[in-house]
Amino acid sequence: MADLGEVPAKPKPRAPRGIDKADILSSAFELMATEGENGFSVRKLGAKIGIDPMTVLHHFSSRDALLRHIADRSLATIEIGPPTDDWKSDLKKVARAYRGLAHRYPKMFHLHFRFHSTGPADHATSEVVFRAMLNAGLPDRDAAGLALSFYTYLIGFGLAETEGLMQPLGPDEEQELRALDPIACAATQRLIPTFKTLDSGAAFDNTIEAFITGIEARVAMAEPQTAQSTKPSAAVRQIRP
Amino acid sequence: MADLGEVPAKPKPRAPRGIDKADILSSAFELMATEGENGFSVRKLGAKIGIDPMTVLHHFSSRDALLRHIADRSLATIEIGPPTDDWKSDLKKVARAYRGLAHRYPKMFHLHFRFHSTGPADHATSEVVFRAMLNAGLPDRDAAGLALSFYTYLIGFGLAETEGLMQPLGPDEEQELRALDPIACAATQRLIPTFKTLDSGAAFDNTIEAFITGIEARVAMAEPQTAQSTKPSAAVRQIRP
DNA sequence: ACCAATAGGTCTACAGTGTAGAAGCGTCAA
DNA sequence: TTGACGCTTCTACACTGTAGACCTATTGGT
Repeated sequence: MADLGEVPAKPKPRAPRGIDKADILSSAFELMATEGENGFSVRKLGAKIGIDPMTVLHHFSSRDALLRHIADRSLATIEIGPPTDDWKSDLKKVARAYRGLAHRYPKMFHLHFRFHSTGPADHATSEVVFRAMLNAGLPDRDAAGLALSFYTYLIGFGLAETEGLMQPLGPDEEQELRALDPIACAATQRLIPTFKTLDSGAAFDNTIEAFITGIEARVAMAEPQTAQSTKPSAAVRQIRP
Repeated sequence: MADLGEVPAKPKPRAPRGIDKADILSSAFELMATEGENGFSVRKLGAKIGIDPMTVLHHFSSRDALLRHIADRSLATIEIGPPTDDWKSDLKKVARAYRGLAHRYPKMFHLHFRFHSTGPADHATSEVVFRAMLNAGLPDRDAAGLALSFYTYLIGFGLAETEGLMQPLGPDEEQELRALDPIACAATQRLIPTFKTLDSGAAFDNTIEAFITGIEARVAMAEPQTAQSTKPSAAVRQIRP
């Protein structure tokens, strides 16, 4: 019964012609969202949607290219409005959006580090940040660097949260900290109770707040002649003179 | 000539007993530093030092455990002194150290996101940050959160630099930006020349500076009764009351 | 001196992975 | 009808991490 090997092994009813990139991408996105990168493989994906793995690679030239598209798609889910005159709230808006993105898709957020500048959604978001920095009154040089640095923080924080670096202290880690030299690591041990109830959202907000304050101070320092704050609408109009 | 198969295929002169974990780790570190994670495998490592791949796994229980040790070792190369009374320069010192680490070992810096709190070197460093935050005059709650957030930024920025996110704009990317809608992405396009000569070091320094200024402002806000800056030495003594 | 235990090193094998290259098949244009 | 082309599948290759059995040199106990 085991060896009636003649059977052509059922030629696997060829998938209907209409398999579209979009369908594959959707399934891939779903698989990635639930399984994470380690649990993701083109073979699993093929099995999930009932097509040959190589079909996937025919539409997306490589696994990496597919991951890039997945990152794209996740970025497209963030919806921040157009830039406003209020650069501070614009920065906060973008910050919230990125943190939300990390929480929504924790298993794939790290892709934004690997594939930077993935597509149009990216540009729409970064435009808001760039404009905010210019509107704050920073010279181009500083604006560009601080904007990218701001981005870096957003992605880094999101990654830290999703990778567990920002989680409240667990019992094992507490043990480890308590075992440290109480003199050399006095501050560490003093903060143990605080780590146990760490509010990462507050940490995030406070950091953004501090950063914004720092930028304000920098601008004020650079323009000592005008004690008053610069008028943001003027700065907006100043773009592309 | 091809088929004198009787030969016992030379039983591969068993490696001397003295293969130590430290030697394996050193080679692993080297391999990781030069090849990066993608080019790293226990089989390659085994081949490199002339031992069976499984010997590696006998000393380090898994590939991941080995990577953790590698991360440990790289962290151990940062050498910041003990905390001082000057919390601002302490923070800058740690920041410099981490950026230096990223530059020194760009192919393995990302491990610090995967394996947080890898060992004693880690604690020595974070103690400096925690103490700095407390010395700044922040309440424990804020100090803990802002310290971790600060860390997050350091690792995130290092990763961004090593992954190319902070590189000066290349010709292809410039093309992509120039193709954008000049009205919707006015700020982006205005900053193009600046991106081409981006000074990531300045961006880093400026961000740290802004962050520190923001923390100062926060502390000053919380203690409006004393217009003068708090005496740091008092704050240091205040630890562990 | 012997024997047994043990720890270090190796071998084999298994279940995966990404993907190149060829082959099969359906549809459309000439 | 013929040809071409494009989507799908098959097969195969070179890898990967690692479990489990095996082999052997050293060590400790008697």
